[in-house]
Amino acid sequence: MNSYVLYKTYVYMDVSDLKGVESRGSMKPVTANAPAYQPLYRQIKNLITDSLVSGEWRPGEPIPSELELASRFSVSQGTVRKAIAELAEENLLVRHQGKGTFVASHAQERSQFPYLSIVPDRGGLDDLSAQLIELRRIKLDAASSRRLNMAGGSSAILIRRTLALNGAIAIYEEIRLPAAIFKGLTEETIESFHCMLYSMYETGFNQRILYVREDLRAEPADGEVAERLDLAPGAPVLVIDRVACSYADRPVELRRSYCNTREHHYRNRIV
Amino acid sequence: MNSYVLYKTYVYMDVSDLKGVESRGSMKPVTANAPAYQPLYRQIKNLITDSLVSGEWRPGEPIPSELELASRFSVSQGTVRKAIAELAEENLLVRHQGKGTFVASHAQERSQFPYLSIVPDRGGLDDLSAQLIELRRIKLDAASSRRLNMAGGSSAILIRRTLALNGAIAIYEEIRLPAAIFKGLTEETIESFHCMLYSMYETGFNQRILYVREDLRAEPADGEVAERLDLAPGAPVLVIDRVACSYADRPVELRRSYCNTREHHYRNRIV
DNA sequence: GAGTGGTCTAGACCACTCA
DNA sequence: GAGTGGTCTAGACCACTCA
Repeated sequence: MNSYVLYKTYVYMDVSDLKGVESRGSMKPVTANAPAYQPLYRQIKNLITDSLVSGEWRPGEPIPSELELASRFSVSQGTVRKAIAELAEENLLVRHQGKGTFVASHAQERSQFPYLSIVPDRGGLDDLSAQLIELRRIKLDAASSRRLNMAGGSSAILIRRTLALNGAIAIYEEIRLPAAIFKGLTEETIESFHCMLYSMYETGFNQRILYVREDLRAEPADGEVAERLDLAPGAPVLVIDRVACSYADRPVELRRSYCNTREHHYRNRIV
Repeated sequence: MNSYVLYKTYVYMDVSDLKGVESRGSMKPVTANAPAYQPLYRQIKNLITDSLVSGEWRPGEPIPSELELASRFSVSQGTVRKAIAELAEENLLVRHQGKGTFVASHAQERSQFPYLSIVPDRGGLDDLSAQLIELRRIKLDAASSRRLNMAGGSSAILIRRTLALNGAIAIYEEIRLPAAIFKGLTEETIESFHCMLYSMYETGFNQRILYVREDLRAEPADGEVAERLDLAPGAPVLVIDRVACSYADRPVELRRSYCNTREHHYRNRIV
C-alpha cells in the first residue's frame, strides 16, 4: 500500500495530538512540505487515482468495496462514496449496484464507438470498419511535438487509414503516436483489435483515453484526401484535429480526420 | 405552495399508517395513479424544477435555503442537498457558499458567450459584436416545424445577422423562433440586449436555454453566405445547425450558422 | 454574530447480484 | 444469505458572506 498522510482538519482532536502542528481547521497546510489543504474526500480521490495510474487495479477489474476502502483510509463510507462519485463522474470508474465498482474500460462501454461524433444523416450507425493504409515510423514536426508535450523531432508512429460507416467510406485519417509510449506497435496489433484503437491503447499500452479535444474546420479537399473520400478536388471537407488525453491530462495521440459530410454530419451536444 | 405527496418507501412506518397502501418498499407506485417509484431526492428535485418552470423563483434570484426547503418538504437537509446538487450539475441552479443557492442565469455567467464554440485560431476571443440584417415574420417549412415540435406552417420570427469576432466578421446566421413564444419581439428588443440573445430569451420571454444540439457539415458557400463572409463562391464554409432547448427538453430556437474557418475554428471537448 | 452552503461521521435500511 | 452499492437521517462542525 502507498504511504500517505491525510489531513483531517475537521476531526475532533485533543490538543495533545497536535504537537508540532502549526495550524488547525485553517486553510494552511499542516506542515511546510504538505500539499495545500483539500477536503478529505478529495485526498481519498487522489489516492484512488494514484492506484489507477499505477495500474494497481486494471481497466475492467473491480476496486475494493466502499467499506473496505473506508477501513483502509480510516474514513467513513460516505467520504469514500463522495470520492468515488467524482471519479465515476469523470469516467475513471463505473459503479454497479450489487456488484461493485470497476475501473472504466473502453472494452466494456455502453457506447460502441467512443468519441466518434460522425453519424449518418439518416438512420443509426450500425457498422464501422477500418481499412489500414500504412503504419510507419516518422519524426514529429515542431507543432505536433509541442501538442504532445514532446521535444521537437521526437520519433513517432504514423497510422493512416480510412473508416467506412455502414459500408461507405466517409473518413480518412492520420494518427500520430509517441514511439516512446507505443513501443512495438505493429499492423498486426491493430488488426487484432479490429478498429478499436482506444481499446488497444488501454489493453496493450496501459494508456486509457479519458477525453479528447477537437478543433474543426471546413477546408477544400486536396489530392489524396479527395481521392480517398471520392470527392472532387477543392470540394469542402470537414477537418477534425484531435488531441486525446490520458490520466493527468497527458496527451497521447494526435489525430487528423477528414470527413465527407455529404451524407454524414458531426453531432454535438453542449452542456 | 404546490400540493404534492412524497413517497417515502424507506421511512420507518407503523403498519397502521399504511391503510389502503398496496405496497411498501417495492418499486411499485403507492397508488394506481401515482408516478413510478423514485428516490425521495429525485421527487424533491422535481418539485424544485416545477417551481423553476412556473417562475416562482426567477433567473438570478436566490431560492430558499437548504434548511428551509428541508423543513418545507419534511426531509433531511442531506436529501435536499442531493436534489440541489443534481440541479446545479444540470446548470439549473448555482450554489455560492455563504450566500445561498440561485437560479442560474445567462446574465451572470462565468462564460461571457454561452454556447459559442467558434474561437480565433490564435489568441482569445475578447470582443463579440452582432450586426442585425433583418427581423421578419415567416411561415415555417415542414422540416423546421418538426424540429420545433410545431404544426407545419406555424408562424415564426426569422432573424438574420452577422457576428464579428475581435472585429472581423466570421459568422452569418439565420435564427428561427416560434412566434407563439416570442410575441412582440422587435429589433429594438434585440438591440437593447446587444448580441446576448439567450439573456433576452430568459429575461424577456422566460425561456432559459439549458443546452443545445448541433449538427456540423462542411459545405460550399453560396451567394449571400459567400458575400457576407467575404468568401469566393464555392469556398468551404462550416455550417452549424443548432436546436436550443429549454426546460423539459422543449426546443425554442433553430439556428443555422455559416462560419468562415480560415482564421477561426470550432472548439469542442468530448467527455 | 447570524445565516448560508460544505464536509464528515455513524448508523439504519433498501435494491440488486450472485452463489 | 452474504456482499455490493444506493438512499436517508441526525447531528456536529468548518468556510464563507454580510451586516
